[in-house]
Amino acid sequence: MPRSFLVKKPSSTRVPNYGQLETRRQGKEGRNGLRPGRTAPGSLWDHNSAIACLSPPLPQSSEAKGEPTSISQVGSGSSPGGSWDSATPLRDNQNNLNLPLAFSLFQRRTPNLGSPAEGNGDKLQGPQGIAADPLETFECPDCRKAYSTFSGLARHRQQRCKLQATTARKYFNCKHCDKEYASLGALKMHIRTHTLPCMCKICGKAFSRPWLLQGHIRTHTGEKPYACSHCSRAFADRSNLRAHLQTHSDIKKYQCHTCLKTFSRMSLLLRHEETACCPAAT
DNA sequence: CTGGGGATGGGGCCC
DNA sequence: AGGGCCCCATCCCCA
Repeated sequence: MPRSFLVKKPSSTRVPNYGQLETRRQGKEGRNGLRPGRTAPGSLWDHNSAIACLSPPLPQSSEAKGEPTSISQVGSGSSPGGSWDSATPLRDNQNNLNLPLAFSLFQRRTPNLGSPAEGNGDKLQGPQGIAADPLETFECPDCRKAYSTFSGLARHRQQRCKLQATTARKYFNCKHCDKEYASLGALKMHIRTHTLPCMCKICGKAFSRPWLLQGHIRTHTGEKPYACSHCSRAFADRSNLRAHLQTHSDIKKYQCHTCLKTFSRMSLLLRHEETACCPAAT
C-alpha cells in the first residue's frame, strides 16, 4: 500500500516539545527522507541502513502508474495460499491470463476424493498440453476450492480476479498530473496543489493550504510565534525553528561518507557532496 | 565553501 | 469531508 511506510504515531507525540525534537526525529527520517531523484545521503545514524533500505530506490509514483510495485501494490493482490498475483503481476489478468506462468504457480495436489469438482465435462488438461493426471485436482490458492480440471479453476480464478480488480485495485488519478491515490480524500488534497485555492490578499500569491497561506501572511506581518528556548531568536515557521535548534546541538547527523565531514542539515551535506567533496560520486 | 535563516511544498494524521 | 496540524524536505539567499 502507498502508505505502508507510515507509522502511526501515538497521539501523545503531538504535544509540542521541541526539547524532544532530536529523539522524535530519529527513526522517522526514512519516511520521506529523499527527494525524488536524489541519492541516499550518508548520515551518522542512518547511512548504513539507508544503503540497505533505500537501494534500489523506490519507484516514483509516476513510474509506478500502470505497473504494480513490489511494495505498494503487488502485495494487495497476493494470496495467502499461493502466488498467482504476487509472482505474476498481471494487472489485467482477468482478460489476459498468462497461462503458462500462472499455471506453474498453482498448487497441484493429488487426489482429493471428497472435494467438489467443477467442469466435469472438460477433459483434464493443463495449459500448453500438459497431460493432467486423472487423479490430480487443481486447487485455488485463495479459497482452497478444488477443481478437477485446469479450465475449471481458471474460470473460477478469472471471475474472482474480476471482483478483485474492481474492489482492491481502485485508484484515484489526478487529472492534472500522473499521480494516483488510494483514497479520494488524498486525491482532493493533492488537487489543491494544482488549483491553489488560498490566495494572499496582500500580494496575491496563492497556496494549496490555508495554513500555508497563514505562514506566508506572517512574512508580511512579521509575526514570529515560534521562539527558541535556547536563545532569543524567534521564527515564523516551526520547521525553521526546528532547523535552528540544530545549531544549538553539537551533534551533526549528516556525514559525508567520502571525507567523513559532518553537517547539521541534509541539504548542506548534499551541497557538499555535489560541489565540494566528491561531485563525481553523486 | 559552509552555516544558517526564510519561505514554501506536500503527504498523512487527528478531530 | 474538511480544517488544522505535524513532520519532513527543499530551494534560495546571504553572511
